[in-house]
Amino acid sequence: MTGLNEPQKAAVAHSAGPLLVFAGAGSGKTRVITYRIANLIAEHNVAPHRILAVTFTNKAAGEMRERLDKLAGAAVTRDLWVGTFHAICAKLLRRYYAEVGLEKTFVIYDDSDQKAVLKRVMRAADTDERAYPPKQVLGRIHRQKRQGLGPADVRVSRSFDSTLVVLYEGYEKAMRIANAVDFEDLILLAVRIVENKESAAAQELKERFDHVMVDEFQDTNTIQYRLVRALAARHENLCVVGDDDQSIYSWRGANVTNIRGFHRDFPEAKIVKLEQNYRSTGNIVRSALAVIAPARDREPKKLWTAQEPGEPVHVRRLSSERLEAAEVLSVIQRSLRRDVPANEIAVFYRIHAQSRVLEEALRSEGIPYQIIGGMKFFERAEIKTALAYLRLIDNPRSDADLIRVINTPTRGIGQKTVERIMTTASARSSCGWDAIDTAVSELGAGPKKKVLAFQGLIQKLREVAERAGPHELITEVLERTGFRELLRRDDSAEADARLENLEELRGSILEYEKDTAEAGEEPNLASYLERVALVSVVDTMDDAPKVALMTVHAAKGLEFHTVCLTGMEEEVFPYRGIDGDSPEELEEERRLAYVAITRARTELHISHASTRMIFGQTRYLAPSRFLADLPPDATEFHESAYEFERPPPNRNPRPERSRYSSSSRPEAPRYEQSTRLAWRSPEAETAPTGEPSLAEGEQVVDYDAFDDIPPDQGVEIRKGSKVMHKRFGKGIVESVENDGNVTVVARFRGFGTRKVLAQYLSPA
DNA sequence: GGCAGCGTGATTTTT
DNA sequence: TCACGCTGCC
Repeated sequence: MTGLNEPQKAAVAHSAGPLLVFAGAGSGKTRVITYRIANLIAEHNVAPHRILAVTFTNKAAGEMRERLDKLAGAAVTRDLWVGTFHAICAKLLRRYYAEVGLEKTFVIYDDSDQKAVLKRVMRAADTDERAYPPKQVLGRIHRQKRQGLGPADVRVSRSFDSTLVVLYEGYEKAMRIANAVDFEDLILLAVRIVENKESAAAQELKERFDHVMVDEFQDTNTIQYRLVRALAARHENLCVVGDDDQSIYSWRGANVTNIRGFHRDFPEAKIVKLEQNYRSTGNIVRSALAVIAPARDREPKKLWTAQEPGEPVHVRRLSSERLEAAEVLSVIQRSLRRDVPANEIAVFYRIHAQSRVLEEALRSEGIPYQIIGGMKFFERAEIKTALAYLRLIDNPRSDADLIRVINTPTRGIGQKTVERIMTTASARSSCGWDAIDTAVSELGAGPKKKVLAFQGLIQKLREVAERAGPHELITEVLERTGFRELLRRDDSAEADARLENLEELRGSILEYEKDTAEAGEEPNLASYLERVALVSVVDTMDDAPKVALMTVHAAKGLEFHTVCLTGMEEEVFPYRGIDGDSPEELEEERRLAYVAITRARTELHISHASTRMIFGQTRYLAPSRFLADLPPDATEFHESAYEFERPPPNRNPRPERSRYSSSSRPEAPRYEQSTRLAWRSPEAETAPTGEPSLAEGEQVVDYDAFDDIPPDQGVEIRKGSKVMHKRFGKGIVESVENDGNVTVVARFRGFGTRKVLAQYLSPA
């Protein structure tokens, strides 16, 4: 236990009874967990296969296993149960499927599959999709599941009316017929098994684990917590690790009270707080603290660091998102010049839509990068189709897959025919596949022949699957179905890309086979499909020297030498949805900002653009309220891109930085301050617009790609500015006010003088 | 039955 | 801005 601080030691040494570890950002959490597991095995003779460790992503699971391999040896750690909630539950269900009415070959449906299922149910029930948008319906159903409520347990309320109950029932029925589960089912069904008092399986499961550990505990939801408690009930050796300040998934059901109220459920629990940050410089830690400090209801913690203050946190204001991208580019180039490896540099944004400009900027300079998340590989149409064949082969009951492939590539089986099959199926409460023989008798000779040919094709492929491994199977599938041929004949660039993607899919299968071989397991189709279904965004991140672009959510648990945090504007971060945001949501945005800041080890560059193109419209955006919370003496504010290129690095702080700080009226709402400060920028009116002065040897960023937008022009709103309003059209600003929100009085032709919110204006 | 074009609509964060 | 769905046409 050398090299651990006192609280870390305490957490590692604790070997019996409940334990709650509050692990501040960068406080060596993973280290503590791995040491603790190693310690249990080595010092307390706990058998590895009796330890369950739940992580947040597969990547985290893999890293934990790797570290443990080094600590205790692969032979020892091989039997450990390490994985995400979903992966662990899937594993349990592959074993106890019969307990909950599944077949062993059940498939996991992703969002689009689920939506397809629900839409069919809705159409059958004649439900108006406008009154009940499928996406929302699905969301509500999931919420019920996360509370552990099946269709029969739901209490009808305003947010869940009787129509929804009917749809929930139909959805569940369809999923079971298809022998399919959704993500929530994985957890819910596992809970059902463990909580079933009569079943032998439950007894077995409760006995199974001597120790249960949960990482990122602040992001567990109600049903996950229930599962963990049930699994740990017998031995009560439950160790949960997390940080309520980093709870950023409440929108998908995460319940912070799990961690904040842990002590109520386990009064005898030992509580350890890890508060020393080993990751970041002093300035970064102080900035993070300053941003999280105003949060309500947080468990008191004092994150500190022994490290030097380091470079100040840079905050830059740019006039547009394109200039922001150019700025990010120059920061990255500077870091690269200083030999920071590209994979130690990350660019964060609040929403994926922001990635595009950044990506273009990086590409224009040939900087290697990878985007984490966004449109995922496995969601591409050709990949989904190929996988659908595999899934149908493995699980013929999977209706969503049957419908997807029955006429892809086109084999003359039209919608009418498919409908016929599916109505026959639902009349008999069976799946489409089983209904084919009956349905076919009602079809004309032509369609009948085609459907039977398809049936024969799948049967043949099923025979292949029985004797061949997954990679052979995919080759056969692509050939025999004519899918590859279809793409080959099409000589468009698109088709080429699709063929390449299919090759990549084959590559992923080969990789899977290699992995299983290394783990000493048999590769099989079902486990490959499961793995594909449960990959998380960060799992796809590769270690190559590439700059990483990702959302802040995806960044949780990661760290980088240099971090560029972009889009720090009101509306964007904190993100404002359609119906404004509740205080709770705002709190979560604050925690999200805290997560973002604490990812940086050495350099943190925050930027905000005063205009940004959002959904095809250029809008004025005020700086994020979170910027006003940054400690003035740990941060350095830059007005424009050119400033940054000006040496020396440690010149005196510029006086105008106080514009951002909340010094004048501490009791005033921060939002008001930060917006007012930004919008009444005195410099803006007097700012020199000439060429920036450069010191010798200083490189100017290449703005070629951006030269249609001159820097620092047409950005400020002030008297005389020409603006555009969606309804009123062109107008001239008469005055700008700030009473919480920035409002503008402007004269519009045909509408006269109107007072409007600045956020609804764009430059004209 | 299939395709192309158009218009519409909406547009976080993800296992 | 873009993705999707619908409609109308071949």
